[in-house]
Amino acid sequence: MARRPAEPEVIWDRPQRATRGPRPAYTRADIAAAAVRIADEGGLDAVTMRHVAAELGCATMSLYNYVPRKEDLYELMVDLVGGEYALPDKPSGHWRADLTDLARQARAMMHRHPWVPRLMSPVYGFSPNALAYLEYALSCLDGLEGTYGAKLELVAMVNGLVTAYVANELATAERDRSLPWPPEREHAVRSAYLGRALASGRYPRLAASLVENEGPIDLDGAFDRALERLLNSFEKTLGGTDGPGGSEGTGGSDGSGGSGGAGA
Amino acid sequence: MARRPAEPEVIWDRPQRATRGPRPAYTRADIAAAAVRIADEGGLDAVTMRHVAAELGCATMSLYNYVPRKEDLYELMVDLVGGEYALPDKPSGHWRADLTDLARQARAMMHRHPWVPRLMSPVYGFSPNALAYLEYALSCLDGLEGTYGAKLELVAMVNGLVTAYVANELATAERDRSLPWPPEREHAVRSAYLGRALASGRYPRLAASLVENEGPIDLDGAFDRALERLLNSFEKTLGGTDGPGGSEGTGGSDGSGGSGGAGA
DNA sequence: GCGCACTACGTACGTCGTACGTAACTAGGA
DNA sequence: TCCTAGTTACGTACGACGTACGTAGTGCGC
Repeated sequence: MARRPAEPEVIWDRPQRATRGPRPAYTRADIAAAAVRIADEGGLDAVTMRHVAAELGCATMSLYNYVPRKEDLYELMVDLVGGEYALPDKPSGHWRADLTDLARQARAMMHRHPWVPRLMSPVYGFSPNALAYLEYALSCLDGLEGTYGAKLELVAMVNGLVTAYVANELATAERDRSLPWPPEREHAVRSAYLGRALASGRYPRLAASLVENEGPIDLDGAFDRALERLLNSFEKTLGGTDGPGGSEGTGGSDGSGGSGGAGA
Repeated sequence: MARRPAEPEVIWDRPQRATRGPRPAYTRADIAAAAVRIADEGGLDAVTMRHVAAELGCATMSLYNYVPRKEDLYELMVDLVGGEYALPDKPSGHWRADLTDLARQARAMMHRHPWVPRLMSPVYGFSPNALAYLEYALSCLDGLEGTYGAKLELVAMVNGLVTAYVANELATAERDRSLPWPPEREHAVRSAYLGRALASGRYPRLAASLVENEGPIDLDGAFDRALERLLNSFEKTLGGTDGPGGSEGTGGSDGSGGSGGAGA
């Protein structure tokens, strides 16, 4: 396509291949994959136009033939990992199990791609793979009462829960990779500060709760508990009993980030 | 303090005033306030060392006498708005009402300072004002059964809910401020794309739920519903009946971002 | 087979965070 | 009392960043 003027454009509306001119050297998927590789390896801040171009083996400015702005590159990345979900052809009929599986897939995907929570937002929530994800999630609730709006609200809440939890789980690890000194030094300094603050006696309850959590925190357990509680809270509103099983999910295999949330 | 070597340091451990040398021209609060003003006005990306310095009326590099790294400036900002919470001396004794009020304050604060969700993370979760917030939130649950760990889990979940919801509420508005073209153009293009995608018939349920939500979405209502559901889901686990009132909160006045989450 | 739309790439500009050198200032120890 | 060491203030400079723009080469549609 010609030189981009200052015109808004949705990346998904651009044709992948123009009718005229030389054969493009890369596909959109190539570029997204390169960016994802870089982000996985070096964090989101390592995703620069120059780096991605180098990873692909082309000149920096050539990227702008495929991606008008860096924002669009982010959009490609989110959509690409959104394709990692293993969406069954049909829901199992047990909505709790299906949503639990989706949530665990999403969490696993974000652990594989720790930069995803930073990009998650309704802004990127309608990419092709995100649309497929949302439609499937809604289809899991097909037998239930309630409006589609209410169902979408549930899906949005599950997505929000996943994003919030994983963002918390990853926060310090993600910070560590951009420190000018070794992470252990940072941890030592910060926990020394926290220890001194708690020792002041002004925060007895907080001190108690942190001492209780001594030892490795059971992040998986906390996540599953939170998710189960959330689904419980919808059980009455939406009616339906999910068939036999209660709250057991199918175990997270692979997945990626649809964002959800009503954006109209 | 002397030229900073590559040494980790928690900003809260630095003395505000050195024992020797000229009287500093600004306080840490001055600087944080200037940065917050800029972020409120022009978005988080407008917070650059040069801008903040200009706002204060000093040279760029002078800021580094107060703030060793830009990250620390962010930490100051989060703590400052964290001081906007109106924390009563004592909880009312109705934990649901108290937590509802806290959540609404947090939401209101984030709407006043739309950049806060982007900075929210356990990394900044132990600034002085965040500690006070967490301790107060835990004290609201004093009468209830359950370990402090479980209570902290509730507080973390409420914070996560607030952050996730407000981030969604603000996402498109925050994106709009950094577009190279008018937001209306962007909206037009994106909703044209979405309309075409939905008209394809491949996403019937999603299409139905978005049509249902035609007209102005009741964000306040959705938030309150989600919050109420979340608190409901803890009612059995933690026992206790909250006294007379059910789920009515006190209305949000002012508040700021403690982050919560166990970080030991 | 000619022309035009497209790809490719280098150069260049304005921005960012911040390392570093230098000058002015102030409190503690002599 | 004065000296000096530690601190504040500020300018310059460097290597990143996103990306506007010019130019050269390529291959489809007429």
